[in-house]
Order: sequence, then C-alpha cells, then structure tokens
Amino acid sequence: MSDSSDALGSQSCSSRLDSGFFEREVVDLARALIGCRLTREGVGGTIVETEAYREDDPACHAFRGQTPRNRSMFLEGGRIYVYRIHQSICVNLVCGPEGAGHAVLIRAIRPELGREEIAKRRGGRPEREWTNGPGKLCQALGITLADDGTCARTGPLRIEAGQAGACGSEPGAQIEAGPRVGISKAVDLPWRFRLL
DNA sequence: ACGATGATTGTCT
DNA sequence: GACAATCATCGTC
Repeated sequence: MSDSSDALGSQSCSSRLDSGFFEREVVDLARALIGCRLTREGVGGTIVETEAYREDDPACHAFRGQTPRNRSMFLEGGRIYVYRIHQSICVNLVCGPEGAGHAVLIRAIRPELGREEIAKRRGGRPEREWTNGPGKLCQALGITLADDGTCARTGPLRIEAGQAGACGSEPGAQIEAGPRVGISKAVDLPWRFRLL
C-alpha cells in the first residue's frame, strides 16, 4: 500500500472493453486478456493466466450442447459464466456471438486492488496463495454463482484494459503458451496462457 | 519446492 | 451412479 499512485491518474486507464473485444477467435481472446484487469466492487488485479475453451473442443463444457448449468456460455461475448467444481467456483468470460459456446477461464490474477479485503477473504494465508488459482481468485473477489450470466460491460464484475494502453499485455511482455491444467480430454492443445 | 493423492458436492446420463 | 476446467495436504527430494 505504499506508492502506486502515479502522476498519470490511473482512473483514466480503467475503461471497460467493448463487445467487439470479445467477438474473436477464443484462443486469441485468451491471450489478449493477459494483462487486462479483472475487478469486482473495487477488488481485483491484473490477469496473469487464462485458458481457452472452444465449443468444438471435448474439454469445453459446451461441447455436449446446452444444459441448465452452462446456458450462460451461449450468451453474447462479454458475459460472465460462473460454475461450481467440487467446493470451489470458477469464472469465465464468454466469447463470440450469441449462440456460440466459447469461453475463457480466468486461472490467476495479481492481487492489486482491495488487498486488505482479499487478505480477509483468503483467511490470512500467504499472499502468494491469494489469487493463484481459479477458485482462489473467485473467493478473493467475492464472486458467487449470482454473477453467472451478468455482463462484464455493465455489471459489478468488470474487465478493463491493461495499464499499458488499448488492451491486453504491454508491448514486449512475454506470454507463455502451454497445455491446459486439470482436464482429461484434448490435453495436448496449447491453449493455456501465462504472463512471465 | 514439487508432485501425487484424497476430499466432497452438484450436475448430467 | 459416475464424473469434474480444483484445493489443501502429505510425502519426498
């Protein structure tokens, strides 16, 4: 909490991304989201790890068609898809036009805004474990199933452009692509992206 | 620090 | 009844 206040008013950079940003190839969106900022009610930080899930990919929840649980995946790009897994929940950004089933799973962020609130919600664990997993970051930001189907452009859960400018990571930032984690199908697709 | 393993709840077949 | 886009813990190096 020392001196992150630059001379440039950081608020001017906190523009939400428009719907066009979310209508593209889902693998490209997953990489473009690296470096963007995810916040909910003033708590959040920079996205550092994502995974792409395309509707024709066996590991994607939409692969077998629409069900009551995954219906949000078929809304228009920019919507939020939240689902529960075991005792945790995970957050995705829906991609593409309405009717498609593409989405990007947010796997990790850097805790930057509302750090005191995050520490409380994460039970006083070491900072390294605050938001370094899909379920952990949802707990840190207070994301619940009630956020499922909401819109990232108008709702409380927001996606903002990266600090460096238009969108995505800064020029020259190194992004590593690798296989996705925790799946048992299509394990060889390098659709996981991480900021180095 | 890293990798394997068990826990546990809702959803779909 | 089986499975899961995970997490926390325990074991070893």
